[in-house]
Amino acid sequence: MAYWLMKSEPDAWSWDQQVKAGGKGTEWTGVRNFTARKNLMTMKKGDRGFFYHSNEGKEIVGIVEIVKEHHPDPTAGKDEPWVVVDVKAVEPMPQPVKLEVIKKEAKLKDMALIKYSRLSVQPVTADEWKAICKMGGLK
DNA sequence: GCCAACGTTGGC
DNA sequence: GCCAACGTTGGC
Repeated sequence: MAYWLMKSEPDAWSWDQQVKAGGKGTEWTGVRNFTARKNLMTMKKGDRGFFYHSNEGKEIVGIVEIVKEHHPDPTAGKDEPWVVVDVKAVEPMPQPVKLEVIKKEAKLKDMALIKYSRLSVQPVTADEWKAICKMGGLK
């Protein structure tokens, strides 16, 4: 299984909304960047991702699961190449993991979150995943 | 609210 | 195909 990190401004789409949307999941719309698109297209059903609040909060607040693989983004123009995946909330972080805390953690300094801070959909390694789950209070 | 980083666009 | 101009993201 692969791991990911997906960013959303809570003003636009927050973790609470994702939770309320329930187990069927929702389309992750609005990605307009080719690197992020490539990551969306690589995602498989059952992969997991961190849900990160950018701008407001700047912290990882929960875990989502990919419930449907990539298909065309309904919010994009007809001839545009943009895609979405469907994700559902799995569980919240008992303790949200702040960007500033991640930055301080030596073994996380190569995370895409830090190195490519503007990339909205990014891969996470298994080691990074484990470390952050632990920091967030998950086993 | 500012601005650095960086992706995209368009002229040549 | 290069690169300057421009727009956007996101941390501070």
